[in-house]
Amino acid sequence: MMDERQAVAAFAALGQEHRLRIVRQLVTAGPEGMAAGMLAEAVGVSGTNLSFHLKELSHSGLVTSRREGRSIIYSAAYLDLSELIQFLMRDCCQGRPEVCAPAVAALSACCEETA
Amino acid sequence: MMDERQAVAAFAALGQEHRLRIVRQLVTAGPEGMAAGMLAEAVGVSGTNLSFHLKELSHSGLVTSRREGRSIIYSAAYLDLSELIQFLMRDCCQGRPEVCAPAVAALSACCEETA
DNA sequence: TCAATATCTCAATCATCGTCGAAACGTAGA
DNA sequence: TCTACGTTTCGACGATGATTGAGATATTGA
Repeated sequence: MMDERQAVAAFAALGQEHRLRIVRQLVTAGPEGMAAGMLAEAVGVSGTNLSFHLKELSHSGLVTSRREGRSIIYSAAYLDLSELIQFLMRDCCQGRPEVCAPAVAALSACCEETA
Repeated sequence: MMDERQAVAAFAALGQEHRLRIVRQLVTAGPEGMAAGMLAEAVGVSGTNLSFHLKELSHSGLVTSRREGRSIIYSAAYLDLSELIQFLMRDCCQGRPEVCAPAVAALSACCEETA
């Protein structure tokens, strides 16, 4: 279960243009992930800079990495992302589901839009 | 619909201990919101500091305010929060709902835990 | 109008973050 | 082992952010 410190770190990591692009790119890429080099091109940052941001994101638990040959493949940490969302909305709306129903609907729709 | 700039601003706003506490406090408080003074006490910051953070949060669209007598009442912007979540998870997992099902389940559960 | 309460603005200070270039590291193939 | 490739580490600089205290603004009740 996510605690406040982790959540702050995760949100701070997402609160930066390039890092948010990186995470969204990886979320879109699916569980297989992407190599660092392709990510740098897709996001539009230098290799050095990407490395810095990926380190930050790894440390926040939002992305994971594995080596494949001479490339390093990064993927979105879907489970941690969902825990982050849950942390933010926990105990919401004082038992009035209609208040946060839009959030539930928005997230439910995310997997169907691409189908 | 939320764009990248807004999302970055919103996540950056949440990526700070006191601001995250403020938003979570307001999310828990429900649609009626809380007065600034009670928020300061609940979150544990000085009035000056709270004002600075609330301004930041208002500017990011995560909270709204209204005057009531000599108090100013702040509330969570539930709709903007849901759009933020949707922005992060848009086009996720390449059509494999099982990947982000945990996120959907986590958010759906948020309104039932307090019941 | 006066005093009291609630909240905000302003200016200054200190710490942290993002970016870059150069160099180092690990891996693959000849 | 040597070279090429992909990625990361290091040191430095400039920019942005958090916090504080004092003063300003707005509202209420006497």
